[in-house]
Amino acid sequence: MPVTNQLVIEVQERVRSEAKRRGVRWTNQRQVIVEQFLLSGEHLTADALLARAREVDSAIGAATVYRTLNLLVEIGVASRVRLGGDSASFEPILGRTHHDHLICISCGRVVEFEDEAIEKRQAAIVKKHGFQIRHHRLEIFGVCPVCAGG
Amino acid sequence: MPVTNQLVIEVQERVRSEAKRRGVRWTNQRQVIVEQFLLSGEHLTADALLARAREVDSAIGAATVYRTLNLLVEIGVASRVRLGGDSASFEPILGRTHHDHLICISCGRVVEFEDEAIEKRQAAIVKKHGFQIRHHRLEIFGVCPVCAGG
DNA sequence: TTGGCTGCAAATCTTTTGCAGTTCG
DNA sequence: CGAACTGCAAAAGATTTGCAGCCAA
Repeated sequence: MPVTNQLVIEVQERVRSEAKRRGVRWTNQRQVIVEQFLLSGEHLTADALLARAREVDSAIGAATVYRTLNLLVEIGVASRVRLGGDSASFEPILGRTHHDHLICISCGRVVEFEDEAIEKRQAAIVKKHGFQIRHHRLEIFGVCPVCAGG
Repeated sequence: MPVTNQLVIEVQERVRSEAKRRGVRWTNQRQVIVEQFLLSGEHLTADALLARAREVDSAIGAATVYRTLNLLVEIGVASRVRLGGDSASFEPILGRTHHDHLICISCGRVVEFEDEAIEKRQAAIVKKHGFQIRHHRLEIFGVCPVCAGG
């Protein structure tokens, strides 16, 4: 699922204007971090993002990455997901539709999938309980064909 | 959803025999922790379980609770769930059918639900990708009627 | 007896925060 | 200029681990 430059630029723009609207400053570090985050196009941990960002600007600190990620989540451009391990992963919400995760408990490989039927059932359940849905997280754990295959 | 003593005893027995099979010792601390865990019948954090266990035996240490919970998860009698915050929650898998969670992001209330249709779709998706499913976790976040209601 | 447990405290690990200096607007 | 940001290091919080003594089998 390659991310086009066009899309990245678009989202960058959106983040930037939203930041301005909130009186949040646009620093060079944030530029680098957001850019690397969007370009990755995949779910990645704060630590992995820090590594990527440091390839561009080696002085960037971990705290700044965390602060920026939290900002992105708040703005609604990133989402935090739990993919098993101890640390959270983040992923860009570009123009992509919502998707869930299928995780191999042996090798850690993550397959993304979408399912309209599940989304619909969820909506129905939430309605039944009178909730207003915000977001959800579906993670299926199992063994992938490679790890299982004899 | 009250938990009957009968059920607790049954599960205790199962845990105990499984422990024996694995050459795992059955100590008094484990007895207390497992008992309190099963009696709670609800999802609770390691910390909450520690508190409960200490009401029975005030000398029990946090590490023992963690070690026991991990053991229970391994044996397949408990499952670890993420209900938002920083810490994991655990819940007993008794004779109960699998269920998922609907979580209020305002007050933290957790509603459990089951949905046959979702389970079926999941099975289909997993099969399509050639995975062998082990378990899954579906958490829906939203605002409950009480918090939303004017 | 003896290897697996236990509690404690120290160690890890991820994420947040305080602070003094820096920089965007 | 001044408030918001940054990196660093320390703090915080959850969970794990090392160790010396303890105890179930």
